[in-house]
Amino acid sequence: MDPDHNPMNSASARDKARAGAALRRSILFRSLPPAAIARLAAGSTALHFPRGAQLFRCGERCAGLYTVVSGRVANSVGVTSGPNKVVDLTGPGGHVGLASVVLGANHIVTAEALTDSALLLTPQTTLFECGSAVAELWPQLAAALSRQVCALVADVAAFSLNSGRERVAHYLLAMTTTQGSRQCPVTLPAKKSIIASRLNLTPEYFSRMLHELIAAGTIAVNGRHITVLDPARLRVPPH
Amino acid sequence: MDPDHNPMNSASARDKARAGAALRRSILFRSLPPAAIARLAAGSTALHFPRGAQLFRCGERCAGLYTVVSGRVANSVGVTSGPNKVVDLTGPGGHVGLASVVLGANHIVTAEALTDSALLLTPQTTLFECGSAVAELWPQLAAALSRQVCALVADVAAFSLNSGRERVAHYLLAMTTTQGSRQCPVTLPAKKSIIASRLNLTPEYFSRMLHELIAAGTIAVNGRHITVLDPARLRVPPH
DNA sequence: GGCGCTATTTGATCTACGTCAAATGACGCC
DNA sequence: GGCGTCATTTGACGTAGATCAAATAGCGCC
Repeated sequence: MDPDHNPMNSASARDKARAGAALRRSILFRSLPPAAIARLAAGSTALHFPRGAQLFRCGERCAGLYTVVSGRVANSVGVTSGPNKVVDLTGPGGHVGLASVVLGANHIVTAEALTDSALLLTPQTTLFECGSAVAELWPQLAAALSRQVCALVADVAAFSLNSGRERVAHYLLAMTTTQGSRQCPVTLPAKKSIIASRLNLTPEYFSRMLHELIAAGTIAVNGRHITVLDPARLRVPPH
Repeated sequence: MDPDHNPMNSASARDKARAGAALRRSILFRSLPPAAIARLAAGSTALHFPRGAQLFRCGERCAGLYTVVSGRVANSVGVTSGPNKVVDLTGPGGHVGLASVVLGANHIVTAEALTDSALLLTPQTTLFECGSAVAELWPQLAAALSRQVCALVADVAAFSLNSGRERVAHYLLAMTTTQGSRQCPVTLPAKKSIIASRLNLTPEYFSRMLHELIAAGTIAVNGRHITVLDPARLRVPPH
């Protein structure tokens, strides 16, 4: 498989070092001691998925925890093939399949690479062994899951309490505060139809809301790049 | 405070025993060793809330983890006082505020007792100390949070993918499999307007859906008691 | 630069569900 | 047993957002 047959050959050692570096940059593991990272890296395998490939499908056995090294992954629910309703978008440093690994249960969402993506797959056994050895790991897992619960509750709240226009406005506002500095254009993390699904809107209606905001002079849109001209106006209800 | 001033008086010892028994019946702690339960019980305080009282409000500091001993608690999001959008209903053995204690963050929902309720409050420090001492605790916390994530994802999926009628049907179906044996009437865990909110419907529309199912001969309703006459028909789409 | 593909937009129309208002029923309390 | 309060139902009507269909715009590729 590897041209160099030495088990401690430089290529695989380099791979593990790379894996460790990626894990050290991930949300879940960044605060762990180096020894724990090395142990996780040793048990993980690097994977690459081309754009459009599915990491796994809803109902399948969970192979482990995925850490996004580069690229972008969409988690969606609903019927087979092609993102149906996008629940979550994960970028570099994020994780996919956490709840399923912890429970050792089958996947509850389908994950698809939106762009060519490099990932690390850490099997449950590696994760759990590391959890027994390193006191900090389980609290980190619990914290990450808690954040996910908060995010989902916020989503449910938004879907039931806010109008489509409000959800779009809030999403853009959240993007300007996370991504990039003030007044420079932010970039949507995926094509508009994916964002629309994430916000529980049809592409058509999302487009209309965007153009309504453009007409009001609140934002400017150039393809996937959006400039927020008047953050204050985004915060208030329709009118 | 207590008529008997002996610190190891029988009344408080009895209280702690009662607390331990309640914790042993809870989802989160039932599999823990007795010593861990005793330690948690020792650090917990029993609380009683009358019907309608709020345990806490969205945004407030998190006092700890609540375990429902008896009664029923609704978690809701949205504006102040009076359940706005009910996210979750918790009964005996369930827990409230888990994600917030784990993160040490403010509450993201408002919790209200729907009936007179007995609860145990376990402060974060007690929980974390027990977590350091008992290896099984953190995995249990993570598992409970993972289940919550799964439930919320299922909710989001239902809200975006299913019609109101389907959500009602699915809810009734889920109740018959959890609660009680086949063909005997199941009881709604709260008044209909609360269930409606839980399902993202107005009370009016929920009522209409119920009566549509009655008209189709699929269910029979007597106040809060519902008999599923034809489970097969509940599973299929409107027609 | 033209071609074929997919993404986005625009317009017209439809409908599931919400809103408002009033009637009815259920239940505890004097 | 009557009465006040609150929960549920019923009816009439309004609308946010979906759907369908067709036009347009990007964009990679030969």
